[in-house]
Amino acid sequence: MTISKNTFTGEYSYTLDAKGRINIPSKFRQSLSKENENTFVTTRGMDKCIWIYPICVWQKIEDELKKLSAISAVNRSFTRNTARHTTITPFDKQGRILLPPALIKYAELEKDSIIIGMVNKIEIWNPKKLNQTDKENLKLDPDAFEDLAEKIIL
Amino acid sequence: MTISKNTFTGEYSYTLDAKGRINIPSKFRQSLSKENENTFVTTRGMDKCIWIYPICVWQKIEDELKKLSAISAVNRSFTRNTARHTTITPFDKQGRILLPPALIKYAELEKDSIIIGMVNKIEIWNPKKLNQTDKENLKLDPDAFEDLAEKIIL
DNA sequence: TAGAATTGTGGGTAGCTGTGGGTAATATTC
DNA sequence: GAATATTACCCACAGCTACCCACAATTCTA
Repeated sequence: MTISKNTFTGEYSYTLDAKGRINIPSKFRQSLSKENENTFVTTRGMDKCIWIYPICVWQKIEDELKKLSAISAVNRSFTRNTARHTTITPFDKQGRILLPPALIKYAELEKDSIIIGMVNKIEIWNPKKLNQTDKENLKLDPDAFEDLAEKIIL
Repeated sequence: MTISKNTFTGEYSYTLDAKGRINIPSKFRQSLSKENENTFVTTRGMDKCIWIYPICVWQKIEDELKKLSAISAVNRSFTRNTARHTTITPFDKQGRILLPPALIKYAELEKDSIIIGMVNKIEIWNPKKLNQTDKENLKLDPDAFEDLAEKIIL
């Protein structure tokens, strides 16, 4: 068994600089497989955060989107809102990616940011928004969590 | 018959050093199967302690998490809460792993620590917290223990 | 029982990582 | 086409981490 590539875990505190650049934790960069050529895909998260995918993972998602029938208005809306905010972003020699201003605005990022490994993707948060979301999530159905926990955690 | 791999039992007293490193008992390391590549996974315990898994155990959890669609808010929240406290940590030539500061803080670890083999995982405790938890657990429902007795024969 | 090997603990250091800033090339505006 | 803004790329550097070595204590072995 080799440790799986393109898989991210852990929580890190990083700073978004004046130019809109943010460092991707070295561990995450090392986890990237070579085929990704030092490049990530940034897009809107479904929560108030930015989602970052390795390109090869993103490509699979694109394939799924292609399969959705365009007859359904829901599908069209979902595809549009997913695709329109997506940008391909290589990282520089220091390991930073440049975040598009629209995404920074959407996630309301300020200087101090939290980066979370979400297994197949990475999230970037404003710590205040993350806190807020954590609290709101307490209201989600506890039974659903129980079911998941029983299925997944050993 | 040899005792099964990736199985841990016993209680040990070890020291967490100034750099946040702690030794994993040699017996536990020897019990690790080769596929784990000298690597453990650290995460938050459900009690005030740190849980350590062989990486192959975590990989099963990881695979399950990868199957969850991020369209569901419950799935997102569950994945986040599972992944954010989890770090993959190989051990050095001396057999020590580096504990993430956030976990040390969570478990309130100080210099002297207790390491407990919990069959499929390892726990690291601050001895004071362990004592406290032991006492609290005396109050647990005796009927629940009776139920357990029906499932597991000692 | 003496020697050898292993184990747990501490510490030093080279190289890497995260952060800020500069500059030249490119694009945009008037 | 000149002036200005934007972008891509480069360098600097402090702080940290991964890796190495040292050594005492313990366990193993012949």
